[in-house]
Amino acid sequence: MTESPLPKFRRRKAERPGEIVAAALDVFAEKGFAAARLDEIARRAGVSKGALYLYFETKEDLFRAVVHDVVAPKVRPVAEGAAAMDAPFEVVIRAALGRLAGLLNSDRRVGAVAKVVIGESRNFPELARIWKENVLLPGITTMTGVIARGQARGEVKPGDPRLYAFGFIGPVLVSMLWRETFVPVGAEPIDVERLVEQHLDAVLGGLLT
Amino acid sequence: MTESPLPKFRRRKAERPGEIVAAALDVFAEKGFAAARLDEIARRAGVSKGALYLYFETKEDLFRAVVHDVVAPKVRPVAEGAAAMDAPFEVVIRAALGRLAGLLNSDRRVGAVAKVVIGESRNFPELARIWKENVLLPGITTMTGVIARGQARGEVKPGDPRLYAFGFIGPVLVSMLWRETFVPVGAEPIDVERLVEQHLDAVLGGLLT
DNA sequence: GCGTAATAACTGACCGGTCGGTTAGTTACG
DNA sequence: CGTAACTAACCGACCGGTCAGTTATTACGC
Repeated sequence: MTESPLPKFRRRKAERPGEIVAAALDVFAEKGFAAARLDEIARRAGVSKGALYLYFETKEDLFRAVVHDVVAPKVRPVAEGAAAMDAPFEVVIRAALGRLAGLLNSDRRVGAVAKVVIGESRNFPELARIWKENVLLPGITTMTGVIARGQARGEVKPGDPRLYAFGFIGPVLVSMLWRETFVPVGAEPIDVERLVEQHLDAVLGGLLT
Repeated sequence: MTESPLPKFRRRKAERPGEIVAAALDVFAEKGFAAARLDEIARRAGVSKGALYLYFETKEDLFRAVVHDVVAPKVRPVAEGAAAMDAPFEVVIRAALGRLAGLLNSDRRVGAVAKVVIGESRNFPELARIWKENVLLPGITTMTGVIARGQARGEVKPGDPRLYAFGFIGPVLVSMLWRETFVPVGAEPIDVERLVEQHLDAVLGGLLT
């Protein structure tokens, strides 16, 4: 017999954090925060539970890394891309909501983690804070700016831009919550693309000057 | 010494279930489903944990009673009241959304339990089923009927009434989630009444024929 | 090159505390 | 008294976090 060529583990300091964060995103999206098991995250990342604590202080710290390193980089470009467009308001807002719907369709884990934040923020306020700072405020601020710019150009009726922003994105978010929460127990699915189109036709018909 | 005149407990078979359900609503609204402790529900209801199991089979069974006996009776009249109105569509929809906003403002536990359902449905699908059947389907069905009636009367543009329903209630629900989730960690509050007014002005301006 | 000592990445068993649900026994009350 | 409402102690399973020990890898002496 030659020596056993099968090491029990490898030392891969550089790759571990990314792999752990990726596994954590999957498990948090599937189970929520409290119900996510660190043993399972470790198993999926191919390490032992103890190794998690070499790279992250606590479970909340790991969640912060998930939002900061993976979720936020997916969401931010949606709003920023719209803000950077130099086009009539109607074109910009249609692009923005279309991209948002596309993102929520292409990676269901984003919506799933949003659900987690909503559902567990009372027991873990830190989750709400993390989400607010990394995802929500950048998105809302940019969106509000786009609407205000439309008003300054005389394209959009007067009114609180922030409330208009809720009017635009509310139905999209609710349709995502519907899909994640009630479709699995038999509710009729919603066609988000059509919802966005019909909603914008309705709102813009009344909102544009 | 005479005999101790202070009984350790009273036998109150008729009142117990209602008191337990009321306590359970409070605790579920505060902590969520998984994190709600049966000991605490029992304590607030003035009984021992064992007594809970004289009236309810499991924790999920208790949650079902909360939704069926307390939450649904608060929500159903909102939609049904609107459906029963014989008035122009604009009046009916304004009344419906106004009452919904009023309900969510007057008893925050309703919104809090909705959050619980959203956040924990993946781990406890039964919660979603209970909410869907007791709250959601009655509400959506009635709402869709109101919109379809408006279309039949020629007051509302053509289009899928169900998608319009999401367009109407989406912003209200999102503002409730915002209040429950992010205002406690420092986000700017929203004036729901104004949101409803401004949103309806915008949508109806484009939606009415 | 080649053994070997030093280092740190990593493992896995373990602990204290928690909680849904059970049940043996106690008490109110007709 | 009889009985059923009620209590309180209990159980088994679970899990975040810890840490003593193991092993891959590197540094170094020769």
